[in-house]
Amino acid sequence: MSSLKARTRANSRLTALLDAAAKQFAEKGYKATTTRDIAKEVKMQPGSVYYHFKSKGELLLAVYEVGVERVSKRVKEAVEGKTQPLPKLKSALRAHLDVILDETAYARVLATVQPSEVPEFEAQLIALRDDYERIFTKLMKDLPFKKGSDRSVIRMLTIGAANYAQWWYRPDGKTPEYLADQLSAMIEGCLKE
Amino acid sequence: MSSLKARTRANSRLTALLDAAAKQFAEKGYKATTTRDIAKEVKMQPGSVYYHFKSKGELLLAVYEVGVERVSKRVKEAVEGKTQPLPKLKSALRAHLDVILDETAYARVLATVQPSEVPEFEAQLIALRDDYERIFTKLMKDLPFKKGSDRSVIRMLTIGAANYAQWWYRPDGKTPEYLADQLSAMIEGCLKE
Amino acid sequence: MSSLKARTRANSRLTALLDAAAKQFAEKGYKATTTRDIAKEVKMQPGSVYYHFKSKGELLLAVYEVGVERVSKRVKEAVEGKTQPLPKLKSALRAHLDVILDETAYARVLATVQPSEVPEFEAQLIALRDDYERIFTKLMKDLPFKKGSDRSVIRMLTIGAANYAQWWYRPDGKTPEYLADQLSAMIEGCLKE
Amino acid sequence: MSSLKARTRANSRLTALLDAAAKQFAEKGYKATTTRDIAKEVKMQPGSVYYHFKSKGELLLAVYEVGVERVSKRVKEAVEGKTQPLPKLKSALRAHLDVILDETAYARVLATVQPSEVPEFEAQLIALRDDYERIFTKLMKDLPFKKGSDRSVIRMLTIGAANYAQWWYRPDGKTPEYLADQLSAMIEGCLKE
DNA sequence: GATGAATGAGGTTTCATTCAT
DNA sequence: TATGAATGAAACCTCATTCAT
Repeated sequence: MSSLKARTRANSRLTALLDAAAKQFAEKGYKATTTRDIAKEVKMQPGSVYYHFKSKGELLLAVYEVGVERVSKRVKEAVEGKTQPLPKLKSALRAHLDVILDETAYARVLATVQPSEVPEFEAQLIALRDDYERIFTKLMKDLPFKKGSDRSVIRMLTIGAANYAQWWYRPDGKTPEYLADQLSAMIEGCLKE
Repeated sequence: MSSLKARTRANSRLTALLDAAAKQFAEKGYKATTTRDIAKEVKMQPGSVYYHFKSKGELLLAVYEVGVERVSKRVKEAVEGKTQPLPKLKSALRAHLDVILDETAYARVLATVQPSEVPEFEAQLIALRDDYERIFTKLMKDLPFKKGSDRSVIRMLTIGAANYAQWWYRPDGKTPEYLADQLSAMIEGCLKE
Repeated sequence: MSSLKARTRANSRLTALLDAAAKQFAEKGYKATTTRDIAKEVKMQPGSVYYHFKSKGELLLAVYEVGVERVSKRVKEAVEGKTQPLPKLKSALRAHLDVILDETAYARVLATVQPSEVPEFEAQLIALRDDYERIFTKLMKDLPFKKGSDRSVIRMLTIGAANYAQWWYRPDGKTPEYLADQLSAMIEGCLKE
Repeated sequence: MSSLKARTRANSRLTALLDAAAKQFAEKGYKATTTRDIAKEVKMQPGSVYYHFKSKGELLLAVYEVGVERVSKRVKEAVEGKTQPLPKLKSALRAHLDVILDETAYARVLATVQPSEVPEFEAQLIALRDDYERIFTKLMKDLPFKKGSDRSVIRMLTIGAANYAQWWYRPDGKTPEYLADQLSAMIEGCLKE
C-alpha cells in the first residue's frame, strides 16, 4: 500500500472517510464510535470501509497520524521567525489551542482518544504523541524557570490544561487565543524576571 | 428504593460491585467497560447486576455520586481551619490530586468519563461535577488576581491540568503533592504580590 | 464452567444445540456450517449459541469430544469379552463403521473435519483423534502380520478407507457390517496363516 | 471462450492463477479458500480473477478438470505395456499415490474437495471423478477375486484409503510407492492364488 | 438476593462479486 | 488484460438487558 498522503491526494472518498472518522472519534471517543456510523456519514456501506483500512484500529491510527502532522505543522509555523523564548512558547500555545478547539477534528482526536483504548496500536499512538510533545519540550528548555519550578512537570500540566479544554470550551465564549494567553501567563509566573 | 448510602452500609456485595465498577470505569472508560466484566470481578452473574441497578448508566451515576462525595469531603477537610486564601487553595489542590491519582477509583471516574458519554444521565452527571467544582470557584474568589487574569478561565485550566494528569502520571515518579505544588506556583504567578 | 457431560445431562436445549452442530458439521464441514444455521435448527437466536460456547471453534471441540467418547465406547464394548486378535479387530471395525455410517453425526465429524481447519484448536483436536486411534494401534499389535507388511501403514490405510466411506456409502446399499467384513478380509490377507 | 487448454497455453498468468487455486483448494478446502488469497498469491487484484473465471465455482471446476486429466494420464502411462492384471493394478496405485501425495496440488483437490461442497457444479464434479475412477473399475475387473470378496466395495475402500492418505502422510517418512505396495498387498490378500 | 438461560440489536469483519475505466 | 473502488449479504461475535425460578 502506498502512503496515506499519496492515496488521499488522489481520492476524495478516502479523504471524506478520514474526515468522518476524525469527527466522530473526536466527538464520541474510540469505542463509542462505530464503523457503521462513519460509513453512513460518507454514504458508504459498512464493509467498504475495509477496502481502505484493515480495521477500525488502523483507521484511528491514520487519523492520529494526520492529526499529529497538522498540529505539528501549525505549531512550527507559528514559532518560525520568532527568536525570544517566551514569545515563541506563547505562539506555540496559541497555535496548539487554535487547532485543538477550532479546526478540523483530527487534532482533537489526539486529546480525546487515549492510546490505551486501542491496545493493538498503543505503542504507535504513544510514539506519535510523543513526537509532537517533543516540540514543547524544546520550547520550554529555553525558558529561564525560577528555582523550584519543575520544567517537565509544568510542561505536562500545561499540555493537560490545554487538551482538557475541549471538554469545557464553548466557541461562543472566549477565543482560543484568549485561553492561550491566560495559560501563558500561568507559565510566565514561574519564570525569573 | 432507599438511599445508596443506606444500602451499601447494609450490604457488602453491593459495595464490592460499586468498587469494581469504579475501578473499571476509571481504567477503561464507560463504553469499553462491560457489565459482564464488572460482574465477573465480584463473581456475580451478569444478570445479577440488574438486581442492584436498573441499568449500566445508573451504575455509573452511583459511582459518580460516591466519587463527588469523597473528593468533596477530602478537599473540605483539607481546607478546614485554614484562613488565608492561598494556603487554602494549595491544600485543596493537594487533596484533589491526591484523591485523583492515589486513591480508590471513584474520583478518577469524574475525570475519565465525560457526561456526554452517557446521554441518559448527562444532566445529572454535569450537576454533580459542577457541585464539586463550585468548591474551587469559591476558593479562587478570595484570591487577589492580577489585572488581566481571568479567574474562571484559570480555574478551568487548573482543574483540567489536574484531571488530565491521570493520563501521564506514574506513581513511581513525583508525588501528587509535588504536582500540586507546581500547579499552585503556576496560579501564584497570576496573583498580585 | 462445569463439565460438558454434567451440563448436558441437566439441559436439553444444550443437548439439542450440540446435536444440531454435530449434524451440520458432519454434513457440510466446519467452514461451510454457520452458527446462524445451527441456532436456527434449534430455534435459538444466533447470539444465544454464545451463551453456551465461547466460539464456533469451541462448539466444534465439544462435538469432537462427544464423538470420540461415543465411538470409543462402542468400539470398546464391541471388543469386550473377545480374546482372539482377529475377531477382536473385526468387531472393532464393525463398530467403527457402524457408528460412522449409521449413527448420530458426532462420530462422523471426526472423519469430516480435519483438525487443520480449526487452527485455534488444532492441537486439541489431533490429541482427541489420536486417543481414539490408539485403540486400533493396540488391536493390531496382536495380529501376526506377514513379513513385509507394515503394521502402522496398514492401520492408517484401514482407518482411512473406513473414514472415507462416508463420502460414497449409501444406506440403501450394503450394510456397514458388510463393508467392515470386506475391510477385515483385506487385512486378513496380510496375516500369516 | 476457447478451451482452457488453449487459453493456458497462451497465457502464463492464467496458469499461475490455476496453480495457486489448486494449491489453496488442496490445502484448505473449497470454502476456506478465498478468491482474494488466490489472487494475492499471483499478485493480482481480487477483481481480476473474474476476468478469467466467471465464479469461484468455475475456478474449482477448472482445477478439477486439470486434476483429473493429469492423474488419468499418469495412471494410464503407468499401466501401458503391462499385461498381467495384478502388476497393472500395482502400477496404477503407485501412480495414483504418487500424484496425490507428491505432485502439484491439482490431483489432491480431487480427494480434498467433495463435489457436494459446490452445489452449482456438483454433477459435473462427480462426473469428472467418476470418469477417473472408471480406470480402476476396469483394472479390477480382470483380477480373480476370491469368493466372498466384493469387487466394487474393495475398489471404493482402496480409493478411499489412498485418498485419505493425504491427511496423515508425511513426506519425510515412507515413500508413496511404499504405501502403494502395502495397499496392493491388502488387495492381493483377497485374490485367488 | 441472586442465577441461569436467553434475547435482540447491533458491532466488526469477511468475501464473492461487479463495473467503470 | 487487468485494476481500483466499492457493494451487499452474511459471517462471527458482543453486550445490555430480561425474566422465570
